[in-house]
Amino acid sequence: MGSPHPKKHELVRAAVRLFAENGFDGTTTLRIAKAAGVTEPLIYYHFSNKDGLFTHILENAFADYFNRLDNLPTQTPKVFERIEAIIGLHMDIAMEKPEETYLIASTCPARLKNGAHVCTRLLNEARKRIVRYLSECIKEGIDRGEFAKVNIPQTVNVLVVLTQGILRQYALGLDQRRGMRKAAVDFCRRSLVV
Amino acid sequence: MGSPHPKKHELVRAAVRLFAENGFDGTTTLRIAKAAGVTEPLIYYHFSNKDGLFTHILENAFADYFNRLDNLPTQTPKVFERIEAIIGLHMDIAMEKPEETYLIASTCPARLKNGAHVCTRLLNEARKRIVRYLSECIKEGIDRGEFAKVNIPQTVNVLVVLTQGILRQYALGLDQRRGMRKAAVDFCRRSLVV
Amino acid sequence: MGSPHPKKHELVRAAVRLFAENGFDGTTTLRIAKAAGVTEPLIYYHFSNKDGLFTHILENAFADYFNRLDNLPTQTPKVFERIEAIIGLHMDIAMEKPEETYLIASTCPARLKNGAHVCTRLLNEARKRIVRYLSECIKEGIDRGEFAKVNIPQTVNVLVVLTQGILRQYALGLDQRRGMRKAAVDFCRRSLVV
Amino acid sequence: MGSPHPKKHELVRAAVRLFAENGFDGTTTLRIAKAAGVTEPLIYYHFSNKDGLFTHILENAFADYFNRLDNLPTQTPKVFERIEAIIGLHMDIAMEKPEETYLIASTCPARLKNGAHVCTRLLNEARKRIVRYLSECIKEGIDRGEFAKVNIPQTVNVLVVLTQGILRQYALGLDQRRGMRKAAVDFCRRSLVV
DNA sequence: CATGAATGAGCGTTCATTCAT
DNA sequence: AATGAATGAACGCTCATTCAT
Repeated sequence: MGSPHPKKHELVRAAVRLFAENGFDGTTTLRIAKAAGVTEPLIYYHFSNKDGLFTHILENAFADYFNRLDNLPTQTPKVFERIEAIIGLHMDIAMEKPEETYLIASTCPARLKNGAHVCTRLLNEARKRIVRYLSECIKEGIDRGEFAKVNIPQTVNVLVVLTQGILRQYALGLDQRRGMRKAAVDFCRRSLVV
Repeated sequence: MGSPHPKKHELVRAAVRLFAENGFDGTTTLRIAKAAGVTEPLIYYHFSNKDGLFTHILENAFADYFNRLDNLPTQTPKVFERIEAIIGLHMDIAMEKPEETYLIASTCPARLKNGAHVCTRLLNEARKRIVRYLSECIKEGIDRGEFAKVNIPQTVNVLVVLTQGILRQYALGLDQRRGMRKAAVDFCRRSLVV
Repeated sequence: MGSPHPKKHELVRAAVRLFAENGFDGTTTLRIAKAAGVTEPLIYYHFSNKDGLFTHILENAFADYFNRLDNLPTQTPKVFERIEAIIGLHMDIAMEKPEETYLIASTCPARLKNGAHVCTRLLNEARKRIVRYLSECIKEGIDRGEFAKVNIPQTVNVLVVLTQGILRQYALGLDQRRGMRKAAVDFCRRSLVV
Repeated sequence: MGSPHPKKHELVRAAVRLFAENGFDGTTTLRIAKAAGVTEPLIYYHFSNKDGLFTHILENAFADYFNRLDNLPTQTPKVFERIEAIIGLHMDIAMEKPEETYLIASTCPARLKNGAHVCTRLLNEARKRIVRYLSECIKEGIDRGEFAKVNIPQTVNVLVVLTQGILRQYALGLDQRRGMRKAAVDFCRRSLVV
């Protein structure tokens, strides 16, 4: 029993790696095909075009991401555990799917001015879910007296920057990642928990 | 008396804008020339090639950045003021030179796997200076009893992520920036200051 | 009992229409297959290749044309009736098989420099038969004293141009066709009949 | 003193010949460039694209054609001389510019279903002028008592078919052209002049 | 009889770059 | 300082065709 479309799968694997390493415009369809051990036209047999292949990859990566975001805990003894969870989630993803994460971190920024682009659409969707989750967490933490009485939207904003910054840092491998999880969690705990 | 090379300046201005909007690979020399009101060969008269023009722009932008980083205060009544200063510096840059900042945020990530690239070199240099500055701040803050006794390198790491994340957020215009400065500063103060 | 090769027939029907509308080079095998509701390889099952399909269509169309040409009347009270007959034959064909006629009128001209091409071969064959028929008509018309004493080969030449020009005009739908038949017949009658 | 754009001119010359011989779709830009002794990109330097080159050629050819049509005599002792003139004009063009004429005869038919195409536009324009000229001729011929009392629009129609058929015949070199002029003129004279 | 998967060859087009002027 | 003309290399993509099933 093999995978149903072995060559298609090879194409996607090669494309993820090359797009991540060289960006969308910096990756040619010929290089993708060669790296996958197939010929160029096969890309167009399985996908509408180069953009279609890119979109396919991105949507697959985000589908998993969205799924995980939706399954974050909403009932925990301590509210801060949920903050820990969402920070940890981002680190997990960066370690489990380094290439997809790198791909998003490296190719999407250049597309954000194009509001209709997949990158923009998916990143906005992700941000919306993160903001919703964090807002509820912080509100509940304050209500319960577990968190300091901070300005909710602004603090959420800072946490989003931190969360996504960590993802980028991990993906781009910008520096030592050892202890990053604990450091981030501690930093936030000291800032939030009374 | 006007600028010495008016057309060269036009070229750089056009290139900054176009590189920022469409990325390096997404910007053609022809479009740059047209936007600058000159012809393509002039690019090669003033710069070695397309890469040289890009490098010129990046180095100019970073020269100013480095200069500001080097002039951050090292003596302040409260150490936390220095943390405020470096956070503020990044926001100031993003507002004063939005196109250069956007350019860096959007085109550099796709080049970071190439260790020899200007982007990589300059970003690493910037990070080194930020890390050095923050390390000394936090060390002094702890020594003076102003900051909690945190793990220095790890906390610096978190602060770098936060600082650069804010820069990106501002540049890419990802969301409302109102109150961001205060929110970030407050978040850090609560986490650091005892 | 239905047709023996229903899908083959569908292929031919689709090909006739598409070749007529878009020319040979402007029609892809994929579009033919899709229009016929089958897949591309079936074309190669039923025909040697794209050229073979085209040739098949052309030969079929011409077989009917040749047949009609061979059955033109050779004994009529008035010789001019035969001229009327051949003019009428061309108009009938253009109306009965508009797509085949259009196909020939639109795709063959671009192939006539290639003496070995089916188009050239079939068109030459048709012209030969028309010339033979008309030559005999005019000769007999003159002998009988029904026609003016015109130069036979040259007059035949003019009639061929007229006959085929009418076919083209009808097929390409270049203008109003109402009254064309009568006009052409009258024009010729006045010119030929004493 | 040479031509202002020698290589551009070579491109056009090569394109006229190749388009005429192989049709638009059957001619590749590479073959045009090679036949002109230049490289492919030069086509795109001088013209917008392959279509632009084709259009340029067609418009040039028709400009001359229109010019000649507009300069046909409108005052002649005998009206039939004007019929002779327009028949002769078409034969002259076919002999002076055989390649342009062949090009039009071979590539345009396949485009006539596309009402917006240059071919359609120019051919319709030409036909309009021919119809206008012939209509006036025949009307005047009848009024003067020089021509038989024929139905004007229908007779014009037949003459258009004949005129353009002759052009095609000449261009495509379909048969012996010797005596064609005299034959056509005689045929028409007998049919029209009382 | 019919298809899904795959390919070699080639196409129209663009790009960064050069060179004579 | 600046340009018009030109090119080598490559790119995204399509096409007719094949082959195992």
